Formats: sequence, C-alpha cells, structure tokens
Amino acid sequence: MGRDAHGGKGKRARPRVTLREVAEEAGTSRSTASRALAGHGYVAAGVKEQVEAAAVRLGYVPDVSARSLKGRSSGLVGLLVSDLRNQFYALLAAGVEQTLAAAGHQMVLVDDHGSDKQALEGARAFLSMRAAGVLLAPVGRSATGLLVEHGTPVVEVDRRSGVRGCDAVTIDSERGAREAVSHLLELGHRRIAVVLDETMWDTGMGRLKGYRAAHREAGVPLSRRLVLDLGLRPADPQGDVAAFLDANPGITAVFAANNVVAEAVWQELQRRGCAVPEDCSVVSFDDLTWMRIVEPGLSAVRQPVYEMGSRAAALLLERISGERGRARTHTLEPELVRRGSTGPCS
Amino acid sequence: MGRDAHGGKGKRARPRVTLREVAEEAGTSRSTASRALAGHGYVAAGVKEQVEAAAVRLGYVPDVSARSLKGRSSGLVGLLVSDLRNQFYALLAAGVEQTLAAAGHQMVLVDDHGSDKQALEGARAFLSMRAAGVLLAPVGRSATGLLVEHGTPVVEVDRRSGVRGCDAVTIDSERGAREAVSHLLELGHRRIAVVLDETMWDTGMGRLKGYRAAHREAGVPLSRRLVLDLGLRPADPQGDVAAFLDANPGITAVFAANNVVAEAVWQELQRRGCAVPEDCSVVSFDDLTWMRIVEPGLSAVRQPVYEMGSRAAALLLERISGERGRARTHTLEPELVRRGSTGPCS
DNA sequence: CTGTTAGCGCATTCAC
DNA sequence: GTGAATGCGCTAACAG
Repeated sequence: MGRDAHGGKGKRARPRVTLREVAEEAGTSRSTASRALAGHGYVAAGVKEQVEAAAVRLGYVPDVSARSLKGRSSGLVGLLVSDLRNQFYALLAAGVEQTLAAAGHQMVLVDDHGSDKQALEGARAFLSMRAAGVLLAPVGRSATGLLVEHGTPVVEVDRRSGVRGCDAVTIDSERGAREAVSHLLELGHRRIAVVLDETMWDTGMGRLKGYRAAHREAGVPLSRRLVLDLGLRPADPQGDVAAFLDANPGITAVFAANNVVAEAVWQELQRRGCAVPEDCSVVSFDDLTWMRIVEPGLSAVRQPVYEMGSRAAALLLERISGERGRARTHTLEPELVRRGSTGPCS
Repeated sequence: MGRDAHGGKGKRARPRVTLREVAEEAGTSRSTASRALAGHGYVAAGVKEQVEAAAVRLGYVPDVSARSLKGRSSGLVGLLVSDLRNQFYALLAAGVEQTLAAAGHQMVLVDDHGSDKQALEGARAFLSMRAAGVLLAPVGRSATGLLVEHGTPVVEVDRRSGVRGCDAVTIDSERGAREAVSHLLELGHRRIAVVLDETMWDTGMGRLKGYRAAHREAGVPLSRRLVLDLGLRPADPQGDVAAFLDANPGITAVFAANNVVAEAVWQELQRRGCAVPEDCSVVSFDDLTWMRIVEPGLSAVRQPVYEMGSRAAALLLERISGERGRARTHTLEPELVRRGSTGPCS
C-alpha cells in the first residue's frame, strides 16, 4: 500500500532513453544513429533499419529540448487569442491546430484575456520556448513587435496591429457589414442601429464603415444616435442595449457587429417580448452555432473562422520553412446568410 | 527594396541574448547571473539588482530548451481533447489555460479528433517536449498508459481510461442523468427516449444508468426501444433521430446525453414542427450557450466544465510540484437547470 | 557569497 | 559511409 501511484518526476520514473542507448543497442555511434533517425546525411540502408528497430525496441523518444538547443527552434507554434471561451476563438484555434498538427507541429495556446500586458507575457513565453512561429489576434502592438524584433515569424489573424513585417489573415469586415446593412435597407428599414464593442481595430471600425457605406449608397442619412458602442467587456451589455433601445424607440432593425454583442441584443429583444422580425429585424456579423438553432434563425455574416485559422497556420508554416518574400495579407470574404430574423420594415 | 519583411530564422534575426552576455554586462560570472535571475541560492542583494538591470537592458529572454535539458522538464503542460470545435472542450481548455497560466505554465493543446492513434502521437509529442504533466480526456488507454509509464503526471478529465496511477476529475453522470429523467417522470412522462452517442465510457454509460435508475425508482418499466445510440461521429445524426422518432410515435420526452446529440434532437424536433414542450419535452446533459438562448429555453444538466478544467489543472500542478499520495478522483456535481423545454405530459 | 567545472541530449562539422 | 569531437544555453555541484 501507499506505493506511489504517481511516478511523478521522482525515482520511480523510468529514466529517459537517449540516443546514446539506441546507438549502443544498434551497435553504432551516436552520430550514425542520429543520422539514421533524422533521415539526413548518408547512412547505409541496413544500418538505418537496425537503428530504427533499436529505437522502437527501447521506446526511444527524441528530446526536443536538446534538439532545439542545438538547432534553431523547437517545433512549437504559439497561438495567442483574446478569449478562448468565445466560440469564435475556439474555432480559430481548432483550424490552426488542425493544420499545424498535419505538419508535425504542436500548438501552444495562450489566452491574453484582451490584455496587452498578458499578450506581452505570452510573447515572451513563446520566445523563451524558441517557438518556430506565432499566430495572434493582436490586442496591442507590443506582442507582435517583440516577436518580429526577435526574428520570430508572425502571422496576425482577424485584426492587424499595424506592426510592419508580419503576414496577416483577416476578413473583409467592411464588405460584410455593407452587405448586411444593405440587406436591411433593401427591406425598407431606415432606422437601423449598429451595436459594437470597439472601434479601435479594423474589425469594429471596418464594420462601422460598412454600415455607413451602405447608408451612403442607399442615400439614407446617418445618425450618431443609432450607433451604440458597448466598449470591450462591458459589465452589463444587455442592460446597455435595453437603455439604448428605450432611448431610440424608432429603431426597426439592429446590426450587431460580432457574436458577443449579437447575444446581448438577441436576449434583450427576447426579454422585452419584441417579435423578430416583425417588430425588429436583426443581423449579426459572425455566424455561430446558436444562430442557426434559434427560432427564427438569425441572419448573419458568416466568417470562415476555421478556415481563417488554417490559412493563417499555412502561411506561418511557409515562413517557418524559409519563405522570405515581403509581408502578405490574405483577406477572406464573408458571406451573408439570410435567415428568418430579417424581414420587411413594417 | 525587397528587404525581408520577415527576419525569419535567417540573418536579420537579432542573435539571441544569452545569460553569458547578461553576466558580462553585469560584470559577474554566468552562475551568479543565473542565481540572481532564478532567485535560488545566495546572491548579494546589490549584485542581484545589477544582474536584473542588465537583463532588462539587454532584453534577455531565458531559454527553456537549455533549462529543461539541464533540469527535468520544460514548464509545458499538455492538454489532449477530442474535438476543439465542440464548445464543451473549448470551455474545458479555457479553464485549464487559466489555471496553468496563473502558475506560470504554458498549455500545449492537441486535438486527437477522437482517434486513439492520434492521441498516442500527441502523448509522444508531450514526452518529447518533456511536458511537466498532461491533462487528457481519454479516447483509449494507450496515451495515458504511455505517459504514466514514463513517469509523467497525468490527470484524466471527463472520462477515465481505467489506467492506474493517474488522477481524474469527472462529473457524476449517473446522478445528473437520474435527476434529469426523474424530472421528466415527475411531470408525468412515461415514454421517455434517451439518445446517446456511446456507452463505452463512464459518461455515456453513466447517463444511461442514471436514466434506468430514475425509471426504477419511479417504478416505470424500461424499454430497449426507447434507447437510441447514434454512435460516435454519426454521418447524419439528425436523420437518425428522425427515423427513431418515426419508429416510436409514443415518445413524449427525450433525454439527450450530451450537447452534440441534443443539437440533433432539437433541430429535428424543430424541423418536424413538433411543439416543445407541448408535444415533446427535452432535457440535455451539458448546458451550452445556445440552450439558454433558444425559445423555449432548453432544460439541461449543467456541468461545471470550465471549473472542471481548472480543478484538473490544479490537481496536476500539485503533482508537478512533487505531491506523491495515491491517485485521487474528484467528482464534480452536475445541476439540473429547468427551463421551458420540459413540461407536463399531455 | 561567488566563480570554476561539468554535463543535460542532440546534430553537426570534420577527418578517417 | 562512419565515428570522434564540439558546443547549443543553462544550472547544479563543488571549491574558493
């Protein structure tokens, strides 16, 4: 009894099998064994098999610490997101992981909770582990800056920090927003509210611009009173939406700039018994699971989030394998999905 | 022109600042610098400041590869999940990340897509990077087995593989299911279907047991015909549910064993215009965002998923810092949340 | 309290 | 083709 269930890192842990032991088992030198396993350099075919067999027999697991100390980098790739609980980022991470794993890389996931300071810490951690590259949705310039400065390949996702020297994969927010709002305008709506939680990034600002552009195109005047900026991480988003709707009774449609605000808007509309789309139409930017499940379905601008993750990862992999050209930005196209939440203005 | 936007790993990358340079800058030896920065061992207060200042001035970033090569492990902690796109796992990961980050550890996230083979590869990768510990939702015994065998602390989450020597954090599936189904029985339902996607783990089997136990307690006979096992990753879950409902017209309530099957059930009920709860009541095991947003709200057994992640991480951290005792299993309690989707049997 | 010494496990010259 | 030697950056004994 009381025998350690856990080897922990203590005495019971079977000591690590090293290349040296594999070499001995195979009857070669360490360097030959190394070449045999790595596949580089010249090794006699027979010897190669011997070594591989020995490695399997002994349960050899290469040590990336040693390898990356010797070489340039660990195979690790960092991913920095703002809120893993937000399904948007979870899907992004899933896309990234998928592509990375297929290429034999591992993903180190750090959540900065929207704080630039934590992002910087994350970046430092990536540097510390000699990450082969980093993907991030910037919350400031510092993380990207530090990484680029140290020569770590960086690809920004969703937003761009403006730091020079890194690739990016984003979505055409303005265009998506324009389509969504044009859709509402075509349905006859004239007092359309836009709800956002920031205008400091291309995402929020782009969506606001698209909202405005659609109005201009349709010759419909804009009103500042119809813009609600909740700010990042609002204490009571739904309450803010409620107050806003109370103060602007003429609103017949709402454009929600992302899934977080869309949720607040939807819930508030439901709470006050507002019939959708009869009393008020709604469109969201960002199309998540719940939006196709609710009744009526929520019309939304679909972002290919998962694909954005894998594209970004693919771009990064190219840089990691030595691609040198100048910084590229891939812009993915969003797509308006019309469902039941948008109807003609009554 | 065409100056590399990317330093890549090539020439433009500023060479890494090493401890040696910090030591030179501070006018001490490498070991003193090391001690000063690490905080262990004796260092004169003044010298410590000197070294720290030098480190900051030079932008020193410690190299974990070197550190873990010397010591026992990198600070990395692995997390292996079955499907990051499933919000359940995303929340779990978020909880894990949060707790790990607070303790200064990084999380390496691997998605095995439910394949034991990929899980094993992931485990090997964790071994390779000398992970300090690993958290996983097992899809077989091999990953856990390999890890434990090598002395890596392991904590299983959500399910248990049965491999001895590792801690676990799970949810009392049986109890949660029993509550959910008892709730339906109390409402007068007598033909209650249960829909699952596996019965090979404590999760699926536990929920089935709970379903049965509730019936026994209420003295209501069981019928095999009321059990639908879709199997993991069914091609057309909604279609299967449809066929099942067609074949069993007497059903007045459905208990969905997890969020994935709940979605299929819900969508199918909607598609066929079945009024919830008037025509059919529904309860889900697992309470996700969309379930509180839909109308009527979906009654669900809430699992503290995020907390499960952080508890598991906390347990692992104890092991990592040397805790030796025998394997522990923490069982978290689920909680039935009654919403509009459950009503009296008509 | 501090510096010197000695590897951690591996990949890479370079002779053979 | 192969093996001996070297050092990646760091920390943990040791002496001083």
